[in-house]
Amino acid sequence: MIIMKVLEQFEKECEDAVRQALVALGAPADTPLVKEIPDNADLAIPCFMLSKSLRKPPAAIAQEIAAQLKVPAGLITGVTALNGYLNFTADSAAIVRDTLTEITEKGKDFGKHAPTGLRVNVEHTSTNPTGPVHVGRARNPIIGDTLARCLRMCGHDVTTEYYVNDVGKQMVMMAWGVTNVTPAEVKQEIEETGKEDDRDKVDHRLVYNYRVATKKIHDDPVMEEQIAEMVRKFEAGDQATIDQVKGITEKMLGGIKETLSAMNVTLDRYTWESSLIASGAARQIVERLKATKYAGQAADGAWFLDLKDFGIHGKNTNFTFTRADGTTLYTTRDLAYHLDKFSRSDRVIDVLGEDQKLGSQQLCAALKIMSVEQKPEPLFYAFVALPEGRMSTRKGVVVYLDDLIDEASDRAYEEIKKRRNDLPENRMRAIARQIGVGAVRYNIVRVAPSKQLVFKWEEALNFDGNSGPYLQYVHARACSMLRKAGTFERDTDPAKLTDEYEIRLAKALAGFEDVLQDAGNNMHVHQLPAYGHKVAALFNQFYAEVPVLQAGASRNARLTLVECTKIVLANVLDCLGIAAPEEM
RNA sequence: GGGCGAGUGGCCUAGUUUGGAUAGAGCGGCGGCCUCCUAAGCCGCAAGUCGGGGGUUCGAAUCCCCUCUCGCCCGCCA
Repeated sequence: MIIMKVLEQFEKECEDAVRQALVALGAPADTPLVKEIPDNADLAIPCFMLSKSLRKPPAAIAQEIAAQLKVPAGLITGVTALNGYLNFTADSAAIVRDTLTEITEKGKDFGKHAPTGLRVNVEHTSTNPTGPVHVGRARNPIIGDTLARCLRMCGHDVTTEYYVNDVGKQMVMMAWGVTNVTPAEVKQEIEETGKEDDRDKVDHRLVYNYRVATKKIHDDPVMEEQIAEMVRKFEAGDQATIDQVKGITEKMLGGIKETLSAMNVTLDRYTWESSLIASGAARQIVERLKATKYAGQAADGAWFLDLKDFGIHGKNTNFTFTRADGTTLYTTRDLAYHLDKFSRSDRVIDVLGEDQKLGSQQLCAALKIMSVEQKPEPLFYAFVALPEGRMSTRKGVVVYLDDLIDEASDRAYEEIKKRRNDLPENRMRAIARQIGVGAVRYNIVRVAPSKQLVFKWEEALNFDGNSGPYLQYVHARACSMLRKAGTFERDTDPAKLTDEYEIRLAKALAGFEDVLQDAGNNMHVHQLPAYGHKVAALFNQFYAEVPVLQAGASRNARLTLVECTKIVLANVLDCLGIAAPEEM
């Protein structure tokens, strides 16, 4: 059953009707028509742009077209002319019936598109494993994971992956710090910063070693030489050094994975940067680039690409792809990585911090130079800053995601305790966790990625209004009603759902698939929480105004509407990576 | 110096791609609503020169030009 088409069909009927009338009035049949969905009608068509060709005021045109139309016809139940607009009303009974029928038939597959066969790759998170994930970069896994979930609902074959940076001075320093920094130095670092992080988690413990190492290197020539030596060995393929770095990277990554998992984020695949060196893939990129006419070599031997013809602006349009000693650079290896992703994907999306804009542009230019047809689609997000400024792992100016999750869960626990005395302790804890994570994820994904955000505890821990817990609450409410109702016979008879609250709610439910397409295919992830909030708010209004369990003849129909709302909200929450608790 | 992004009530945000009716929400504030299905809720009130200035248009938050503020970037770092 293809029900969602009711709205589409209605639109088409309106358009056809207006076109016919226009021809009768002497306008060309291909006149472009603007369609809107306002509050006071189901579809509106403004007539202002017709005024030129018909040489009449818009209001008169609207009047004349309205007079020409034969209504009701099909799904159109009414048309009025107002202020130069044609306002159409749809057969709400058909919409209500078809929407509820489809939702009850499809259940959790409601809104899901048929398989498209399109292979979509979403790279996200990919944070350097030098410390715990902090809130400044937390947008990445949350946006990336939400996007991947939406794309799956759009019917695509989605692979998510994390590009693990285990190459370079930064990670060498990390490894050096773990083996050489003493407990006394760690203690001193804690005293100096005045902040102790006593969480027993590998990434939280080892980040002190990294911080001490980055501080020491400035005034310790011996250490500086040791690091340089390790980097040289690493670049030369010394297995012991490579394994040492890789071992530490794995440990840190383990901690990061734990955090992600707590946020309901899991990735399908991890690609290690060092593997692109080992496989020779990075080397091949170098050879391919060298052979192009844009390649050049500096006096000391470093190779670069001149990108001035590719929209790269600034002081220096050269993009260096090998060091003087011939070793590869980050972006060179990233090129190899992208070629690998292209070989197994039809669409490649990179969720990146806004500091990667130039790098991404250079990468695309280099791909073009190599005559690679495919291009990654970057999705940039601005960093979340603290009121006192940008977050920094090295400086210790951070709020860790683990701490945010814990704080949110603790607050949620207090809220539950206030209103429920019937639940066992472990149940309250479990629900609190779901609500805490829901609040955090929702709060971050609700804002368009390009907006710069300042992190504030009171906003991140918001459980009211436009928040994750608000949606969860409505879901729990609906579940509670259904529990109390017991078994009932589904009823999609629109004659029993004529209240304005019921019709508005049903129409909102019908819009889920469109929102999913926009959130997924157009990467407008932040539309999803907005939609969820709208549905939840409409449900709460319905709930406040319309009795359900005591509804007499309409009881089953209203329960069906409650069940459908529950299904849609559960689907929305699932796409947001937020649990849908049955009670709270 | 240059490139890219952001600027919408006290705070935060949607809408900008594809120009249309009185610019939607939320938080905070003020005032109502639990003898009824979860009050993490509902209803109402106050609060907006859509950063500023030009322009295009019947019509601009939306398009064009100029300008101001903030963020990010302009390593042979990753």
